[in-house]
Formats: sequence, structure tokens, C-alpha cells
Amino acid sequence: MPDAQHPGSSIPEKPALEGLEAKWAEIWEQRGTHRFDRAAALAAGEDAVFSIDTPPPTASGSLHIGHVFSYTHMDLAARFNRMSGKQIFYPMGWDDNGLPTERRVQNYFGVRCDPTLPYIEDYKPPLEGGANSDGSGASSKAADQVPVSRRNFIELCERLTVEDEKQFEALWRDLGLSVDWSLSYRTIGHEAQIAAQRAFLRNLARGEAYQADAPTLWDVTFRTAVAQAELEDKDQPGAYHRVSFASAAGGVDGSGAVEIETTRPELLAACVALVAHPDDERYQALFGTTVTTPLFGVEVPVLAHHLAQKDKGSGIAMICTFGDVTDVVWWRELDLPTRAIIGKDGRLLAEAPAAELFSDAGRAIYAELAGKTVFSAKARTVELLRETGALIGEPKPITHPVKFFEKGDKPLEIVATRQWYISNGARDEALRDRLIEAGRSIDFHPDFMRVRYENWVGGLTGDWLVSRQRFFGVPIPVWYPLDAYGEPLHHEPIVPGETNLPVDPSSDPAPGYTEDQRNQPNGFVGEHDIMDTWATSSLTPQIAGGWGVDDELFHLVFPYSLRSQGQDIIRTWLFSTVLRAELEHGRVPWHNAGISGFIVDPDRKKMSKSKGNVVTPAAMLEEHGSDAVRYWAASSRLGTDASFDPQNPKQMKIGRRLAIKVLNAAKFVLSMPSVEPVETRSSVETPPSVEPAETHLDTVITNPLDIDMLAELSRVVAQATTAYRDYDHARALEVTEQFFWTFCDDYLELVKERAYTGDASSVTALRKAIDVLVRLLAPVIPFASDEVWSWTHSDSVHTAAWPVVDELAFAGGPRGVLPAASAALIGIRRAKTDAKASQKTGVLSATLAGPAIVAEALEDLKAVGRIAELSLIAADEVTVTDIVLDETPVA
RNA sequence: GGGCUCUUAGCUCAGUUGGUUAGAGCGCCACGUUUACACCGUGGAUGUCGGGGGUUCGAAUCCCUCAGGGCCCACCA
Repeated sequence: MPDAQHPGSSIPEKPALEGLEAKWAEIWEQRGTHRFDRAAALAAGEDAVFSIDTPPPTASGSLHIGHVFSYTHMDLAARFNRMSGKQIFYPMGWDDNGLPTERRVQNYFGVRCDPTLPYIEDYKPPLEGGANSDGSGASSKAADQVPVSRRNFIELCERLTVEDEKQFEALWRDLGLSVDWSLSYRTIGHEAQIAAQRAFLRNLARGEAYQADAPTLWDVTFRTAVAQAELEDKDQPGAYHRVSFASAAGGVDGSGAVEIETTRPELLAACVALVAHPDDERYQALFGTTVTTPLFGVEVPVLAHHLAQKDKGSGIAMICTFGDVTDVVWWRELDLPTRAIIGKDGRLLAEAPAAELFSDAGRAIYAELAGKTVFSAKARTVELLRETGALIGEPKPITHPVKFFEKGDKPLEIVATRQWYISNGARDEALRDRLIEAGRSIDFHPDFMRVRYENWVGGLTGDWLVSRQRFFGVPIPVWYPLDAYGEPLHHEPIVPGETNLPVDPSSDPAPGYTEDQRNQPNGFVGEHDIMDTWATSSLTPQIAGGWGVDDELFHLVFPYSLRSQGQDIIRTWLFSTVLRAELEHGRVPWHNAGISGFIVDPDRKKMSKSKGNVVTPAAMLEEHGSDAVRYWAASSRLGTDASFDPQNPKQMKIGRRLAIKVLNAAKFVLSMPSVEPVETRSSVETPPSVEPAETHLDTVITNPLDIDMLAELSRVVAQATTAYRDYDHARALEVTEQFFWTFCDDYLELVKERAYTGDASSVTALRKAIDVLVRLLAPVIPFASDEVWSWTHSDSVHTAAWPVVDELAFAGGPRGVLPAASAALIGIRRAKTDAKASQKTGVLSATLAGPAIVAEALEDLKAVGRIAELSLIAADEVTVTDIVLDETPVA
């Protein structure tokens, strides 16, 4: 391994990409190339800071190609701005709390959490790595999992996530992310817990966080409430059951009955009303009357509400507490009683809340259904309805979308529970307007992504449910006093002081109480819920920036310059971060939001694990090289989906070819006889106006072709810089790459004969061009770039100054010498190709037609074409009008 | 049902405020082993710019409309 101060300064015999990742990752770490220089930032002011709010990947998940894609986009911005003289604040976090970790720990170690169990010292879990050898699959079955205490469970979570995070970090280093690894954080870490609890307590103090006992979407597998942002529709088989209710008022058309259609007959015991549209003629006479439920014999009212749809089913619906979210709306707006029968385990409650209203037969029926799952209760109910004749016809099978927790595999139920909420604008128009306004003051890249944010804000149906009935997460930092009967006073929560954070109310006693008063009358009880993982992730700018802990740093980096993320988490991470910043700081958390597209397979389908079309990033980096993979990612603009065919990854080969070409071209240029060393301004500290080593370029570079090449390059510098400033890295790469290939294929060929002789103009121009090109390409191919840079510099290209037009100002504007010479060169090559001759075949004489400017490169054309006699006649287009090859075989 | 987005060569994509004959890379074909590069070089062929209509001297580009793909949201009796 080379010395960090003087890395491999010798040019290898045969430059190669292999090994560059490991070599440079280590040198960058040793040198602190990517460190945030706080002192310099303080001295230069916050305008000189470029801060990035990075997405903490789910530590228990696996990284896929989509991560590589969007994290590379973010790194391009970091590297460009670093070279532009900014102090880069580029932390990296791991999202390690939450359900994915719990589930992975259950599978990996074969355990499940049972909070009633005592802690066991030095606990040895039954499994290491799960039943599957890769440790990732659904290995241990739930029934086989050994129950362990909450503390043991959390210890296992922490143990596993630390291991996962090491692997993630290694991958990111391999990819060449220029993260300052001293700034890493974990969403379950000490600092994150403090920030999450402090923010929550401030929300509480301002009235933005509150409790409500209300119907909540509930996952029966994980036994936790879930939020709107975590919902996902899944198509499920179901059936319409037509059920007859007896009507004392005569029913429809005097039939004595009202028929409804339902997909959830098992909820019949929870029926509280029927509802039809107020304008529906069929039911006008029945509004205000009552009907009797089949099987249970409960009298329920027939009501009118505008949400009822005339054309759906029979036009009249059964309202149950609670079959779906529309039921909740009706229940609330029609002021109906609560007779919920589904428990938190997804089974019918042992005691029905309305049992006293049931008929005797109804009570017997319910006794049979109690304890059954929704699935078996439904089957039995249908049998009973059929036996009693209340089922009209046979159930009609349908497929319909049903709400699921995005990580769950059973339909959500609606259960009335006490939960914590944070205002998000759903019920507060003023806040919603502020959030929309906040979105408008962020520059989205591309701009249309803002619409997704606005749609989400505008479509919110309820406040943010932040409490989760889980174990591995940041505890909600409150306790409740118990009255003389031992009943908790939920409306009088006890809160800790901010200086005492973090707290765990399930193990720390409430302030002013002692631990032996826990769960005692007149004592206290700790809140056992934890926060939604987004309640922590929404504070990544605050956590990474030292909010409330290190105000000097926080003011330096907040609001951040850039949030970079995928489009799939606009509704969760982006929205919630804007919300928390608005509530806490009254301002937006960042100036720019760069939104990456996602990866689609050749069939235009989104890559996902469930479809089995993912490729592991580590294997990809290994196979193609990191620069090649980065090139592929950099070729796609923000917001644009990129296709990737794992079976045929030819797209990676293009970047690989570019990186290899850079190594070889640089080596070739540097092998030319050196006339006068060209020292370039290479330190960010050097003021741009002082370039002593370069002032003589214009006296050395005198050949018109050389000057024109640099003039073209100057234009490329301007275009690439503008593109990077606009977060259009793909455009920057495109113009740079196009010039680079012209430089290699045409210019380098044209001047190499001249350069071999030590011609000062061409050699100096070549070196200058390589020097600029390597810097232009450094964000995209950082490994090859720094390798090349190290051959002539002692510092890193990544802390070198981004090229500026002033460096090449002496060249003036492009005059067209290079394009004209290229066209002439192509003509000469074509003549040789047409004659099936080698390119090194000599030419006795040739005539070029073309504009006069070609004359300025005539000597170079003669040299590269091995042309003895070359004449030029005037024409608009460059063509070869006459050519006589030397047929003498080359010795 | 609403919103956003896309449709250009066999494939992946550029195409700026409307302006000559619509471009690149890959792939394909031919040629070439040249003292940077065989992980190579040189050259070549390849299009009804999704369909239709309109505005204009002029449309891949602007407008309308239709079709198709993708994503997000809503609906869930």
C-alpha cells in the first residue's frame, strides 16, 4: 500500500482498474479526503457549506441496485461541490429500528419477543443465521420461535444490525461514496433517540402531538397500529354475499325485507345500521325505520348518507364497526354506537359488546363464532345464513383491492385503540397550506416530483399515527399517573425533562416517582408503545446535524443543501421530514430535493425482491468495477427510470471502457517528451486568480489546432459546470465524454507525431487537456481519476479545484480547426478503409476539399495520414477528392 | 376515477427558445494487429420521431385528440 502522502506516483506499465477500489478507498480514509472541515466551514460561513441529508437504508434489508443508483447520484453532487470549493457535510445513517429488524431477528435467531418474560444474562439464541444458510429467507417458522424477554430481544436486534451495518459500509466504500464516515449515525442510536424524543416532547408541548382513542388500521400479525403512509393495496379474492334483513316497516316494495350485499358477513354481529344515499327512491320510505339483523336479531336503524352509492350492490350497505374506512366515516358522521367484535389478534372477541341486544339464538351463534379467525368466522356465518334462509342466492366471487400494511401479509383490520398522533395538516388547513408552501420553496429535481408531494399532502385523510405496539424502536417518552383504583390517567401524561433524554418509560421510573410505584394505585405506568420508525427518520437532518446538542454545527448545515432520495418514499420520508422541520423550525429542511428514478428490468417492471429479478450490488461492483457501475448510474438523469438487464449487463461495459481509456490516454500523454512541467492549480485553498504556473500557457501553446482543442474544452467545462449546478449530472457526463472520445480518437492521433518530437505546443496542450478532463470526470469515475491524478500530483483530484473557463481563457472561442481537421482525418481514413488498406499505409499524394481553416492543421494531417503530398482546395464541406496510396508493402 | 410521466434506429437513450439532410452508444457488417489502449482501432448500414388532426413559411419540438406503457393517489358495501 502506498504512503498516503505520496501514493503511487509512478505510471504503471499496464494500467488497470483492478484493485483501484481497495487502494483508493484506503488512501482517502487515511488522508481524510472526505472529511468535513468544520473549522474551514466556520471561517468561510454557511454559504460555503454543502450539506447532504442522506437516506438511511434499512439495515436489516439488503441493498439492491436501486440503492447503488440513487446513492451514486447523491455522490456526484457531493464530489462536484467538493471540487467547487465547498465544505461537504456528507453523513451516512442506518435505519435500524422498526419492524424489518424485528422480523429479521426473529428469523435469524429463531426467537420472538414476549415482554412478560424476565431477562436472561448471556442469552444464547437457538439459531445463528436462520434455518437457511444465507440467513436472509423466511427461515424459522413463527411457531418454532422461542419467546425471549424484551431486553434480550433488543440486544439481539442491536447485535445483528451492527453486523449488517458493517457490510453496508464496506459496500458504500467500495462504490466510492465520498461520505465522511466519522459522521455516521443510527436511527436506534443514542443521539437519534434523544432527537426523536425531544422533537416529540416539543410536539406535545405545542399541542401537535396528542392521544386519541379511535378506530385505527391494525395489523393483526404484528399486532400494531399502522399509518396511512404504510398502506398498500393488494388484490384479494372475496365474494359479495346478499343478505336479507327483516323490516317491520315493510321493506323494499312491501317485501318485508331489505337486502344488502357485503364482502364481510362475519361482521354481522357488529352491524350498527344500514345506509343508503339520501336521493335513492328505493329506500325513501325506510329512512328513519329500523330493520333486524339476521342471525343475531339486533334492531338497527336505516339511515341516509351521501357516501352511499346507489349503483353499488343493492344500493344499501351494512355499517359495521368496523369493516373498512368508510364504515369509520359513517360511524363518526352518523354518530353510531361502537360494537367492535374483532380483537387485536384478528379473532372474534370472546364477549360481543352488544350481546345484550342479541336474541337468545344470536347469543348461541356468537358463542360458536367467538375466538374464530375472521376467515373461519366468515365461513361459518355463511353456512348459518344459508341455513336460516337469510342468504339470498349464492356468494358471487370477486377480486377486490384490500388495504394491507406494506410489510404485512394479512388484511388490515380496524380496531379502536388509544394511539398517539402528530398533526400533519390533514385536519388543519392552515398547516396544510404551510406544508404546500414549504414544498414550493424547495427546488425539486426534476421539478415535476413536487406534484407527488403536493398530491400526498392534499390527500391526507388523518393525522399521523406515530405510536406502534412494538419493541425495537424509540420509546414514546411519557408516563401516566395511576389513580387510587390503579387506572391510568392518560390525559395527564408525565414527561421527562429534555436533559434527561433518552428515557425508556418501561424501565425508567416516571419523574417524581420511584420504581416500586410502577403499576401501583396512585403510582404510575410507563407508556409501552414505541414510535413509528418514520418519526425518527423524519429527523435525519436534526440527528446528523447535532440539533440541540451542537448548535454551532446545526446552524452551519441546516437547512441542508440537498436531500437525495428515491421517488418511492416521497410520501413517507420526504413528507415527514418537511413536516417535522416546519413544526419545529418553521422552515424547510433543505434547499434542493434530488429524486432518483428506479430501476426497471427489460420488461419495464420495477425491480423488486418478490419478482426475483434483483442482483446483488457487491457482485456487480466486483464484476464490472465501481467506476463502471457509477458511470451507468450517472448516465441517467434524476427522476428518470433506468433499465437494467441482469442477464446482459452491457451497459456497465461502456463505463468500464471509458475508465480504462482514461488510464491509457493519460499514460500515453504523460509518456510524451516533457518540455516544461505544467503545474496546475490543484488546491482548493489557492485563490482562482493566482495561477503563476499557468500564465505562460499562451506563449507555449501556439499551434492553432492545439489552441482550438483547448477552446473546445473550455466550452465543455462551461457546459459541464452549468449542468452539474442544475443537478443534471447526465448532461455533464455526456458533454465531457463526447469531448474525451474526440480528444482521443482525433486530436491525439493528429498531434502525436508532432508530440513524439517534443513539440512544446502539443505536449503542453495534451497535458493541460488531460489535467482538465480528469477533473471533469472525477465525480463519475473517482477511482480511475485519482489514479491518473496521482501520477502528476501529490494531492487528491477530489480536493482539487473544479476546472474553470479561466484556466483556458487564452484559447479564446473555438474557431473550428479541430472539427475541420477531424472531418479531414475521417475522410483520409475512409479512403484507406475503402481500399481495404491498413491505416498506416502511406499516401503518395492526396487532395482535400474544404474550408480554408483546414490549412491550419495540414501538417498534422500529413503526419497522421502518412501523406507525402497534401493539397487543399476551397469548398464548404470537407472531403477527400483525390488520394493515391503507396502500394509498396510496409516493411 | 384523479394526477404525474413516458412512447425517437434491433436495444438503451440524447435532441436547447419550433429552423438545413433527426443524433450517440451498444449490437450488426466490413476492414485493420499502428511503438496508449485487443478490456483495441477505423469505417459503414440502420428511422412513417406511437396514430390522427391543428397552428406555422417551417413541427420530434407548440395545441387538440386517440392508443399504449409505467408510477403515485383515491375507491374498497
